[in-house]
Amino acid sequence: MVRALEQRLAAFQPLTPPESAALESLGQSVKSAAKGQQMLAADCAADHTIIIHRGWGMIYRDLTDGRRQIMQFCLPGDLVDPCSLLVSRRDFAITAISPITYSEVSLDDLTQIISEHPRLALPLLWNEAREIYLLRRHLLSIGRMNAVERLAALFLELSERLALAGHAPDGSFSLHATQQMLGDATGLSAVHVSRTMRSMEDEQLIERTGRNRLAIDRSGLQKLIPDLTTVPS
Amino acid sequence: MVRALEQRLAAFQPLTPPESAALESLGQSVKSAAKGQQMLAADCAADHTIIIHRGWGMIYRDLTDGRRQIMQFCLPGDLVDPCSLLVSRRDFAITAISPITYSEVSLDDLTQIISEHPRLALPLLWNEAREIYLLRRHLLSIGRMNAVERLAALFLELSERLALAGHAPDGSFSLHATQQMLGDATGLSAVHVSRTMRSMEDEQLIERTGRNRLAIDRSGLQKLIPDLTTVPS
DNA sequence: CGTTGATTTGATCAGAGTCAATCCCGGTGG
DNA sequence: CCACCGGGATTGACTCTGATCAAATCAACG
Repeated sequence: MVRALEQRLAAFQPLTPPESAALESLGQSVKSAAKGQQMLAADCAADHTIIIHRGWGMIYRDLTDGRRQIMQFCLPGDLVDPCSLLVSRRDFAITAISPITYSEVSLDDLTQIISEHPRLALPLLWNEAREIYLLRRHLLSIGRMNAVERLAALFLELSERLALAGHAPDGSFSLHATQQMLGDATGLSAVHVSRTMRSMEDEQLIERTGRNRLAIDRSGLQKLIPDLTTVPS
Repeated sequence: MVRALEQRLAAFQPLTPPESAALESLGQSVKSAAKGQQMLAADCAADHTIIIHRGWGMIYRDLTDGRRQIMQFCLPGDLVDPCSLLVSRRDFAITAISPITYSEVSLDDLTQIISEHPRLALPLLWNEAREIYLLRRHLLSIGRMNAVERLAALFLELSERLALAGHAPDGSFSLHATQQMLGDATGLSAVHVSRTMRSMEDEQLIERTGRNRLAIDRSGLQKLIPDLTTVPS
């Protein structure tokens, strides 16, 4: 079930049935992981990456003194940085932050699929460009924005990406991340995330509607950070 | 003159003479830019990217209120994010921060060279993986490190990258970035960069030796940030 | 020399971190 | 059905890193 990924790549370039079938074959063996379970470990040989089918994961790096930086959240349809397979050691880890289903993809799988369907190379590279786009956007957010703006940028990003994957068409989605994780992603402390979200709620920019569901006021948040562009395609 | 880029790609995978020649052809027309001159503008069609031959550039994004985030410094031998050519609009700009020579590369140039020399695809993708590695490292630095650690990480990164390009074999290099730029890269104010560098100098971690030359104590800086890995190959 | 941009320094301020106590809520077991 | 448990969220009090503002110095260059 790589439907989500297919859909995303097709948005860049329509896929022929054989191409779709080839992509399908990447998602043959579906694995699942419980919340909190590590799917890829850091500092080990990078022989495969993953495709997310359902649920959320996080790409992060832990420091020995306990600090942690979340580089990005992985959402359904994400194919995680295939280029990283060309570097000997992986410098990040991936852990499920909700119950999740995913598939593992090796470099061989990818080279084979591209040699058989060369036209798939471009959409896959486009996927990579998108990942870099997200990293740069994240960098801008952490480097030059204050707490409210960082959270606004993150919520907007998640909402846009989920919408592109067919979830959260309105601005409402379930946020599978604790405030600690939001802090580790935005470079804030968990306490400050709590305070900031409270004040955002007071100003009607976001609303918590039961069981970790979050509803955001898209245009309100965008007004806070007018310079941010939207996630590609 | 794409010698620097060739050398880097060859480190990943030895190149045959025709492959080298093909790369050479990318660097046919050499352009030059003065310090401060913009080479690529933001928010316009992304129809080409650049290869740096000599000098330094910076990839950055300006906000309308004057804030600026430098995503990375471009050093000799860098081929800037070719994947970004697959996204319609460029969300970053590139400006020379020293006198610079470079070449422009279009998507057509790249697809042609790869179709003629398919074996070059992998080194080029590896180049992309390296760029992502640097972005993630930068993210970790800005998100979870304090001022000294951020500057230490930046100086080490620059020194390593220059060393790989054949410059700065000892820890000494000329730093073509003002303190304002160092601040815009690390998410600090220029004033705080000044203070922090002063204290690092007091502790013999760095030394300023005339005309924007910087000598760093590699092992001393690494001790500050033991978790950071070194730049790939 | 004078001009201009960069760096340095001091004084003050504020945003965010830390520590610790408390609260809330869903899940569990009696 | 209810008391208890535990992880996450909240709140308050206080601290501290780094931002801001402004003045002074420095250095290169015409």
